[in-house]
Amino acid sequence: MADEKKLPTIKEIAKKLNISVSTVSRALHDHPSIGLRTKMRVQQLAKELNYEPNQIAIFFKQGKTYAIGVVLPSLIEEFFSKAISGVEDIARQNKYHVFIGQSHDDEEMEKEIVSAMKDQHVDGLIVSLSKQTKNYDHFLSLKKYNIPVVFFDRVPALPNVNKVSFNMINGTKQALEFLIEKGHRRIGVINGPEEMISTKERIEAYKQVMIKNRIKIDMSLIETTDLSTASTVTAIDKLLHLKRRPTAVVAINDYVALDGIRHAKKLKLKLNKDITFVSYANIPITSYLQDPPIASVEQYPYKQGTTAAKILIELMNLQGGENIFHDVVIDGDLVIHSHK
Amino acid sequence: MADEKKLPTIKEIAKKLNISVSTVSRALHDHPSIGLRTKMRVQQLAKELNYEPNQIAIFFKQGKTYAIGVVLPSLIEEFFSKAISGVEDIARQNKYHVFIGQSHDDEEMEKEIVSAMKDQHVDGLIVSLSKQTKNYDHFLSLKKYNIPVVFFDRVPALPNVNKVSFNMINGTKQALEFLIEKGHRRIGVINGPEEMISTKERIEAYKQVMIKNRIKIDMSLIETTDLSTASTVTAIDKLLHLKRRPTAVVAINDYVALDGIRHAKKLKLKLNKDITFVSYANIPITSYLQDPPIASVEQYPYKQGTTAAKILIELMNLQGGENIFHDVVIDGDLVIHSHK
DNA sequence: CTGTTAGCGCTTTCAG
DNA sequence: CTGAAAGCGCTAACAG
Repeated sequence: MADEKKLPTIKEIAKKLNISVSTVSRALHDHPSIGLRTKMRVQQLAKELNYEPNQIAIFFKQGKTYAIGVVLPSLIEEFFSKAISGVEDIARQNKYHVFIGQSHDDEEMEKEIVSAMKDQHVDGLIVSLSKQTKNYDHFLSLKKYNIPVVFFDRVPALPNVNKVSFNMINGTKQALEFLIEKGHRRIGVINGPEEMISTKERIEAYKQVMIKNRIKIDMSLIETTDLSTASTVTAIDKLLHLKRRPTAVVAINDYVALDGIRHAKKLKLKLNKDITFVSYANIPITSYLQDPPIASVEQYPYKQGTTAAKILIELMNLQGGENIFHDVVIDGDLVIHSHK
Repeated sequence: MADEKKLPTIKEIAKKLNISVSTVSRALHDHPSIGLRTKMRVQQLAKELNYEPNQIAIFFKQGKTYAIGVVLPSLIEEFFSKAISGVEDIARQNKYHVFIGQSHDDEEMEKEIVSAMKDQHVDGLIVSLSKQTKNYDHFLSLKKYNIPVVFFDRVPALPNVNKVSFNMINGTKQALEFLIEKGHRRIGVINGPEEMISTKERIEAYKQVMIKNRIKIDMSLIETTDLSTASTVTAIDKLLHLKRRPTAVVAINDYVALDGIRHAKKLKLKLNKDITFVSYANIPITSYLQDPPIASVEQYPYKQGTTAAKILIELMNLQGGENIFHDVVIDGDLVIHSHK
């Protein structure tokens, strides 16, 4: 079928009405200097022809796409999909569209995505770093293109970047205080990869709380995992085989906690008696779990998303010369699931 | 800082080298008819200046964006995020980028997203319908713009559309046969909203299997849920209070099954003894669950994604006149989690 | 092998 | 109030 008609353009409207394209353009935009009569005629005909402006042409002309890119490790983690919803909501309110790219925690992928987004001329970028990323050049070089970047959650260890980060220290302190209040004195930690800032922050918080509560700091209680089950099992196994076993463990996230819990059970430890788990929230269906952690630190992903988006939009609305960097910190809160 | 320099264009390269823009353009594209010497000079200078083609200009010029849009109900469901990974992988192989939009099962949102994507001039669309969507005009009208659409999983009840759908009948039959083989005779179904094709298909499968196994069909064993916990509880409660209670239930998805399981336990029924659950897979962490369904129908989201993407890419490569519609059906398989 | 030129659709000065 | 024309960056048909 000959449905291959070209889309109508202002040029055609102009021709049909025997007026100039500029008049049409202005009429379509309700420009004040256009006579009511012509304006009506134009808008009328535009409607009849189903005219719709060619956005690409407009982007091209204006050098702006009204699109923002979001780069993050994985959509499958609830934390990130909630964060995206936050970004989307703010974006929509401001007439921006959202591009999403998953790095799958691979630095190369991340570079590719950023480059693709730059090619698509997104007006700005919101990023949560891949676990692997050591080098930030692909982000820093965006300055050249006047594409502002706001990081969230997994932010780079750099000054002079815009970021929304989660205050691990605060949440971790709450978690530890909660455990101490329940009488725990030997508290283990399953921490994340060393590159992540949050890993250091947890240690920092740990030390502070222990000192405050006059508990001797024992670094052998702190293990790390690369987040894989195997690595987590190794870590928890070490902890549980210490001469003086911890009675509680703070795990870097729910999945890690679950792996830890499972392994503890395998070792015939009684949950919430021999060993108690607390973690950082990122699991959707805790309520259906057999042995969930008894408490977790809520990290407010939606809020992180909206906050990052608001900052980005502010930046995009700037001329682009300012050298002020936003550094927002979101506090966590301990959510207690069970008082067993 | 005066970092506000404009990006280099072929025009500048041309001027600096005292050659024409077309030569530059051709040299940059390794056009055969350009002298090696000039080609080198151009490419050399381009590198020095950090020249990068303005994609937007190219899109504009070529009327093609190399972007495909994906519209789906929610990213948070693992089913969809896996499907997206499938789409992304195929897209990347074919040099396409992926736009994602979440309808949150709202028809209005869906319309907005589609319209936004059309404005962004995506070259094609992959869609899984919102639960609410009754009217498909916003998709059908895309034909005018030569934007092909491929639906997957939640596909419209229309002829002449491209779709990748899941064969509910097949998977459901397997699930029912599995239960019958285990000796169940009264098998309940918690089905989905009536608008969804899959709902009808489950009933169809149910009837077929019952007839084949000479079991009397009892429609009171079939309840529906809108997928909310409340609605599911109502449904399962009805089933479990039937005069002759079912000994097994097939639930439309894992979440529904979990709600059902919980309610059954509340009613003091012994799981896998008084009542057995089977469902359709969509939960990430079944292995940590206390009482998972004993089997679920795998729906191969990744494969649905790749399949839809492949079809779309084929369609986009066509001139656009063909009236052949792709209708691929993916078969499910029952995955048995436990033999209790 | 290379240059000239038109043009994609739109906005926006600058002139009437 | 309206029109003419330039130009965004790039490609490609046409002409040498």
